[in-house]
Amino acid sequence: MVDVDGNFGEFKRMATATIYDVARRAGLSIKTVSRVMNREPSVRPATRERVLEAADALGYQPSISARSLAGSRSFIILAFVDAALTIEHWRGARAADYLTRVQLGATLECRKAGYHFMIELIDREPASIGREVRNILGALSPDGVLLTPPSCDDPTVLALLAAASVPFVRLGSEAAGGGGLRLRMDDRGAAAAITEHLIGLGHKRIGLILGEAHYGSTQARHDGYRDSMRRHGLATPDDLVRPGDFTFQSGYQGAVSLLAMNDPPTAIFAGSDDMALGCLVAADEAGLNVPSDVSIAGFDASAGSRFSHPALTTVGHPLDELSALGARALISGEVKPGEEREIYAPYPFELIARRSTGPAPSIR
Amino acid sequence: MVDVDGNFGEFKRMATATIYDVARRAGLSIKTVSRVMNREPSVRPATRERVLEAADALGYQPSISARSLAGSRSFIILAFVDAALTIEHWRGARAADYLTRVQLGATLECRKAGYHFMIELIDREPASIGREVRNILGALSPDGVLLTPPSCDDPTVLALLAAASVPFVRLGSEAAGGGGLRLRMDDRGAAAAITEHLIGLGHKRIGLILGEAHYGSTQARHDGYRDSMRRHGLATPDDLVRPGDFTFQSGYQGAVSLLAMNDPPTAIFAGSDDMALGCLVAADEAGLNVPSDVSIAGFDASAGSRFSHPALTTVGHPLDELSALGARALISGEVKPGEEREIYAPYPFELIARRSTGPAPSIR
DNA sequence: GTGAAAGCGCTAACAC
DNA sequence: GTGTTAGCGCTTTCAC
Repeated sequence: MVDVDGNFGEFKRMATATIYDVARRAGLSIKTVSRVMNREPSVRPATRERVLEAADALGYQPSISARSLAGSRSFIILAFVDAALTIEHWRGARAADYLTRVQLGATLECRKAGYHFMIELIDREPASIGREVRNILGALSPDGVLLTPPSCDDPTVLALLAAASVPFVRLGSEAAGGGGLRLRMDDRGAAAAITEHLIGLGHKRIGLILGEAHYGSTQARHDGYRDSMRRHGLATPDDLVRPGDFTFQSGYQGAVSLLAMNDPPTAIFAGSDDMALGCLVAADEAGLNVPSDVSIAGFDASAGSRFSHPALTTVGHPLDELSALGARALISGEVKPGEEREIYAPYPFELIARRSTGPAPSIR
Repeated sequence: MVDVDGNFGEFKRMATATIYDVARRAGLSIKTVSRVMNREPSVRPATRERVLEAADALGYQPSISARSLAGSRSFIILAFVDAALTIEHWRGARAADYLTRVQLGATLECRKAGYHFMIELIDREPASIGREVRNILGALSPDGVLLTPPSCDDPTVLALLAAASVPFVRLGSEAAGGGGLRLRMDDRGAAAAITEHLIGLGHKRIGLILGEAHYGSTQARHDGYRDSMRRHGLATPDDLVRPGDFTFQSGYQGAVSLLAMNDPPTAIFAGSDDMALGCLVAADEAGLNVPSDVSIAGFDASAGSRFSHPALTTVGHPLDELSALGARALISGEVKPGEEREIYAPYPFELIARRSTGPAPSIR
């Protein structure tokens, strides 16, 4: 099917073609070949054609190592993610959604541009994080780094990246200062919109289950919830707000404790769809019907939210788009290393009202 | 917190230390430093100590590009995954589990050994797959490649890998021939065990929902199901076996069609937990109780299977362990490039009986 | 046990 | 518009 010399058995290493092979075959210098491969303008069309032909015939592909060593680009974009958090999420697939979507957006964008995307786990310990980041940067010399919470706000990481002159994008960071391009959605506004939706349905006691405390978005969603409640003169006593960590289990536990109250809320807003899915199960176990007894709303518009029973009211989080945007910015060189100014890129959000929310029981 | 020269503003590129810097500081030649970094034996302990000290003081990390260019190792392990399939799975997170677990095992193993793991998407088209694989190999020159279905059985991919002399591991391949190290679980035996479990509960009409046809494991699980049914003299008419693709949706559809039969099965064995989750919803919508009206069993022991309602009877798939094993074999050099012989590594499986399966209705 | 020199495949700076 | 030369930071080969 494909012409590869060497059948198994008498095995021979197929030497990969180098820039010299292409130059020889085209009857040109290696510099010209280099120019063509890098799409530099000053090459006559006919010459370019000859080079392309030779390269194609030889199946030539510039070596990333050589380019990276000689030049300024490595064609590698990295994502720094928290090791413990990521391993935990990967193990319990329920909350793996976040990184998966980051990976989706960045991988496709890199692939389009001939770049390669790679995930690097880094420990949270202040003692080791510096050495780790330095090692990774030294070993891979990436052209750009995508940072996710909580690493996106780690001063050591930010300082090392700046010192190494590596451009970076901070996904979901709420903390100004520290440089880089900050990309995030309007979590506060979106949370307010969800709360508003519930209030519009007649709910007055609305419970909130928070996400992982390390994420800036958790605070922002909390703020959005309070904004909206206050606007309508509704109370937000502390026992209506429960801790969580974005996982199904934490959502389940939060809902169990909320529904066990003497005066339980008639609606629960969970800071992630995974947690909302946990709420659904807790409500079911408590013998409560969703939405006639209690309304449940999530956050993220994850794939699972469409298939739950009932389908979840939620708000879309364009994480893959943000990630793609970030990768593109890194590749295009639009994010300057050591850039001082912060670019805040809000993104429109979309409220998706589905079956899991309905009129408050009292006015039914 | 960390000493990085250059505050923002008057920005200065922090030059990364090279092997020369270390050699100079230690008062030795670069060759000696190289020997220490590569753990070569012939270095006096005292000398080794001096090098290590200097390297540490300078925060020195050998450049992967330079090592890869000069030597024979690149410290990079790649996974080739089908582009269309992966993008689809990443989009609809319900079936993203497979790659996530491969990533978990391989990433951790590579990290331990100072290697880097990277996912490369490749198209399934015969026309482009050759060029793509060749380009990736030429650009990255990985030390080893992990292959997942369906790429693990693509003759073009296998031939190119062999020709380029890159060692590879085939995850979940049922097809002998083609070289490399083949790693998979005993899908056939596991499927037979699940079927056996259902038969033991008194079920006689047992429906099967198949996985993605491109996966060798799908055929193997189908075989295991038939093995067990035949052994007990039970019929397996074609309409008891429905197509699927590992996703929640396809499981839902399969169950809907199965339960709508004139003589519906009293138990359904789904080829993946995600599909079994879909079956649960379909049963619920049909007004059927699980397990008293119909039993549902899955496959994979995914994280979600523990939290469903009721919890799923399933069989564990040590995908992350297989992936880790594969990565380790690649790193250690235990998998020789161009190796002719196949190593078949079965793995013990574990049947996890939970609440979603129970006695057949007739004998209750 | 240690070191000097060559060269991996490419880009950068500067010719022409 | 195109070619020449000198490295990039390492490993390799071969001396010592």
